[in-house]
Amino acid sequence: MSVSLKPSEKNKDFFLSVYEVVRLIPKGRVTSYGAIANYIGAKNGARMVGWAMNNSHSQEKYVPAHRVVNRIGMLSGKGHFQNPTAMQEALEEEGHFIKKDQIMNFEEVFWDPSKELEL
DNA sequence: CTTCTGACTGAAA
DNA sequence: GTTTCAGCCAGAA
Repeated sequence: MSVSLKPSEKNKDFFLSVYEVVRLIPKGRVTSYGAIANYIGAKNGARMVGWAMNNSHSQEKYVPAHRVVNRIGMLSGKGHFQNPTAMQEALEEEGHFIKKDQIMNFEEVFWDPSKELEL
């Protein structure tokens, strides 16, 4: 295990918030790192969301990271899954159609927590 | 301490 | 229209 570092206590809340929002993503919907970051308050912390996803493996509870993609709907994080195809298969199983690591009709399935999920 | 990298994004060329 | 650059925060070497 190379990456065995956990988030600092200070950022722990940020990480947990990310996981919480990700779990709230309805089935058949997806969101972007920036949308989550914006909802939490770190609108410029999209990369931190990605970092949180990397730590999601350390979480006891499962985090549907496959529902989180970049702003264009590309499976940028597929390489971090158990298998490079796990993310695509998981999405297809939820009714999505992926083409070349990119979600078709992404705008239709996009789920913005700051809009769909009220404060 | 300095430097680089990254599951990103927005703007500029 | 595509491609490149810079900004952003946190962690690793």
